[in-house]
Amino acid sequence: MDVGGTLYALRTQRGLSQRELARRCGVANGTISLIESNAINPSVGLLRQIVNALPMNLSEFFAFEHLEERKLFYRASELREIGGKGISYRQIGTNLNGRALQMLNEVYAPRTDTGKTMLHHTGEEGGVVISGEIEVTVADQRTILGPGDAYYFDSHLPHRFRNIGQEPCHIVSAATPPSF
Amino acid sequence: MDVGGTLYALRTQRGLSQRELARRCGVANGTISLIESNAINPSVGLLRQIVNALPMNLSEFFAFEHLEERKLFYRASELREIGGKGISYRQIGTNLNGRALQMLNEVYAPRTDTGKTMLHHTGEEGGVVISGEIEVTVADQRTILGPGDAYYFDSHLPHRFRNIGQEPCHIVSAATPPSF
DNA sequence: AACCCCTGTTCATTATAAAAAACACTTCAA
DNA sequence: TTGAAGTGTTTTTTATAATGAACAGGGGTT
Repeated sequence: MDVGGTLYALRTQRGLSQRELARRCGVANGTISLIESNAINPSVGLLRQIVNALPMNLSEFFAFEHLEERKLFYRASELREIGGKGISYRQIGTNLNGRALQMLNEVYAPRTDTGKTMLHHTGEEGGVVISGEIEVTVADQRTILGPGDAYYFDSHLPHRFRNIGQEPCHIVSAATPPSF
Repeated sequence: MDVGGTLYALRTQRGLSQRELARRCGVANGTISLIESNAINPSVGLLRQIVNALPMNLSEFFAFEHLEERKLFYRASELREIGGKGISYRQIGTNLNGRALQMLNEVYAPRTDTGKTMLHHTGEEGGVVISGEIEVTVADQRTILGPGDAYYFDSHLPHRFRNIGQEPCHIVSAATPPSF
């Protein structure tokens, strides 16, 4: 169900960059990127070429994919990074297709912000601040949350998170259904 | 190395026609044909869709592919039919990629013929007539072979096989390297 | 024979994958 | 601070997969 996530997990497990893997299997690095983000549906021949460079065969690759689907426990290093630009979102599980829940281990670097244009999507979300402080705006309400504080709201409401402090802010959050 | 042959083996093993399989997985029947003849390199998603209808998962599919590569023994029903039009060529092994030899169990129906335009390709070939009679033409030589008789020639020479009798003609042949 | 239903193959069109290059960003060293 | 080398992403073009329809043959009925 998730060729991209599986490839990502296996590649990073081996400490390879997309370009390094691309070089080893003779595939364009952009193609690896597109496959990992599930933006394209690679051919069997191409996937075989890539997977062989891990090195691994296709049977093992798809067996691993099934293992991932039934995975229960995750080491800190296995959480999938889906953030960027000073905001780290480390997701529990690489493939959330068909799952009800998306859990994130979030770290906002000082002075980072989810953006002036408010976020909104279907579902509900909640979280607990572990350390640091975060300014949370939801619709017409705004507050600053510190360690132990929490939030919970309908994701339809426009929302924004901003770390206006000097320390990184660490939050553990959950959303249903997964939104990206 | 041989997605097409593997799919063919699994499909026929289950007694399914290409169209029946196509119907079950929602894929065009022509696509199944092209995949089995290795004329196209299917996407992972499409192969998954097809393989699931067997039913089977991709890990099992590719594990089977590896088994096939190491297969030593073949039941009569497992020989792959690559002939047509009254001439049956039943090949030993579905995937001859990288193999040195192509062995065929051939049956020429009465009045069948490899064609007026002579065959020629690289390699050498030989065979033994098991039953029936066959007219064999190689370059400027022609003869009729019966049970126990045999032939061996360089495949570059133009050649033609013709069953001019009333009975089916059964031949066991070998060619190196495999030519199709 | 004429028809129907099945088989697998082939072709023209459309959709999409793959490559190559440009892009945006980070890190490190000069 | 500037440049070089690394990261992953995105875009444009080209190649190719996938579809749907047409094709050609096989087997059985009427």
